[in-house]
Amino acid sequence: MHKVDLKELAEKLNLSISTVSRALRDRYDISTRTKQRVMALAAELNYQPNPYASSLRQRKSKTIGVVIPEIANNFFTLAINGIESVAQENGYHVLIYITHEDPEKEANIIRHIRNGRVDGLLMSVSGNMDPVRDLKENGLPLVLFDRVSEDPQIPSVTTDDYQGGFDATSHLIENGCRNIAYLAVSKNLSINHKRMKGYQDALKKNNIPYKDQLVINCGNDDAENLRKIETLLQSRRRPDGVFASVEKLAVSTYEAARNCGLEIPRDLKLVGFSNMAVASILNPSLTTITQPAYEIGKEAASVLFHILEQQEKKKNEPASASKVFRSELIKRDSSR
Amino acid sequence: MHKVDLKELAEKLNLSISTVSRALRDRYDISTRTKQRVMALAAELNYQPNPYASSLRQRKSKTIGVVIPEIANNFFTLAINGIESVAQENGYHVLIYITHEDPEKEANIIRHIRNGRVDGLLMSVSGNMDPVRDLKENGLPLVLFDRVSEDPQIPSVTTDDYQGGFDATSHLIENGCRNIAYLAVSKNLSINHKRMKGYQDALKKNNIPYKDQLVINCGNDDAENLRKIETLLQSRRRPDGVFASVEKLAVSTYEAARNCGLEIPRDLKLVGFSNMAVASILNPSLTTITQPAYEIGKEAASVLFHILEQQEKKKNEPASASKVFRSELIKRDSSR
DNA sequence: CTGTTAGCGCTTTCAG
DNA sequence: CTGAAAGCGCTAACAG
Repeated sequence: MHKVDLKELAEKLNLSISTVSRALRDRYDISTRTKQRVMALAAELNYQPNPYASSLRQRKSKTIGVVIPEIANNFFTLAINGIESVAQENGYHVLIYITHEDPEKEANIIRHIRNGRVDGLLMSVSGNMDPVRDLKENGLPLVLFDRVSEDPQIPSVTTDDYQGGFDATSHLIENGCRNIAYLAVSKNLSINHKRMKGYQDALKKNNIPYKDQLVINCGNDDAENLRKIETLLQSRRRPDGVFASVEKLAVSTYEAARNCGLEIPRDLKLVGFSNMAVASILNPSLTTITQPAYEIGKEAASVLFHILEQQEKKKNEPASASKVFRSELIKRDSSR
Repeated sequence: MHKVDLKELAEKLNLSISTVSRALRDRYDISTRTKQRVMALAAELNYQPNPYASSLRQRKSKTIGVVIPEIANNFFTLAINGIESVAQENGYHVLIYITHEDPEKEANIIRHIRNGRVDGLLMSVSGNMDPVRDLKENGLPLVLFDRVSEDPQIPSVTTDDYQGGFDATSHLIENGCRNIAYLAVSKNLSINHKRMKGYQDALKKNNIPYKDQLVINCGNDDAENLRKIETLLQSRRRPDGVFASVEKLAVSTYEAARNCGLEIPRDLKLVGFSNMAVASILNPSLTTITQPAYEIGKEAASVLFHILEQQEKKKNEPASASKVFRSELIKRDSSR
């Protein structure tokens, strides 16, 4: 099928290309009558501007990139939803990149994206921050969400991970737990530090000694994680409460408990970070710390678009605000 | 930060722009020595080609689009995962568009995408097929997945929805149900027709009369769906089995059952299409019809890239094969 | 209010 | 093996 371009419109209308171009973009210096004629023909011939030509010329792509560690995860899924809705409102397109928690892949993606393909980037970092900082220095507008840098230079949107960890642990303590395990995600993630600090402080506040053996460092290997948790649950001094720092570890704990013949919450209390909207429907005994994922996505995207606008106006204020959302403790087991 | 382009490389190397360009793309007609020099400097200066310039020139974008009705759904999430992995392998970028089940939004997206922004499109259709057919006629390579057209002209990748519906219903019958309800998604979707046909045929094969009252037409309004299901479960002749044609309806049935004081599977058996990997961990009583979502995504993307390759070679064979995957019945409640 | 002209950065003939 | 030149489709001075 044949593609219409400005040239064709111009010829058919006996106008110059630039007049047509301006008319289509509704510029002030074109007569109403001409605008109407141009618009009409454009609609009739179903003219669609070539995005690459205008991106090349204007040096902007009307596209943002989203880099996330995984997508089969309810937090990121909801966040993308929020991001996409804001992007659509602003007439932007969304490129998705998944790192599969692989720092090398992440670095690759970052390298390949420094070429103007996107006007801005939203990231939830899985690996090293160095390439990310490079990006930033490259001048690409960047907003981190969820998994952020400790570095205050880069605007970021998160939940209050410390508070979430504190709330989760406090909830277990209130329900009688005294021997609470913490299941950690990939050790050097900031979310892990903060959630763990919340855990530790809640223990301290309640005069419960912190024990190293109760912190289980989990990783990317789900089978391995499951084994570690089973070992924990089978040990002579098994915990009476578990705080899972991420969704999949909460699920694994469920599985491990069943494999060990334990029932939640009868034998073992569990609270975990999770954004499975349906989780508590499927299993009313679940208690979760739920992040406002959709809102976080929306907010992160909004911040990015704000930066892009600022930049448009050449107002070069760094604009490095960080926003923190409160996560919510959702209990369903209180009735039992 | 300053951006390096071919011109800069050329000047620094005392070569012409075109030589540099060819060297970088490892063309046969450039001396090894020159190639090395060029590559070295490019790496040193961290040269990244401008994708819009080359897209404009070559009339292809190395980008595919994915249009889906929603993303907070495990089927699509997993499918995207599969799509993205194949895309990355092929050096393609992935643009995501979410229609939120809104046919108007879908039509908009389709209109705005006819401009060369993507080299090909993967779609799971929520609305009318007409704009989709237009696209196809426009010459944009297109592969449908999951929600496809009845139209055999367009290559598509699906699960065997008929068989899934048949299996689900048969499973309920085998477990003693005689009064089985079917919860339908948006009436005019092909997946709905096929799943329902499987339901009807399974009933017929077992000499169970089909009853219109047992088919509940659900829509986009979750609260409304929940009410409809509750009404069903409270009616004098309430069903002893429910087949939910999509994930969210299965979840709603759970919720409705609880609200009505019914226990699954004691008072009511339930089978639903679902791709929640964790569902059966959270609730071992769940029985689901599970689609190989990740594989479907990969396959759909592979078919698309195949078409793109064919096209490259100017072999204009229409290549309209359709692939159908078998979905799997996963029972956990057999032990009870 | 409209047209002419000069690129954006890259690829690709066509000549040497 | 390398260079010069044209042009992808669009936008943005600059002139009138």
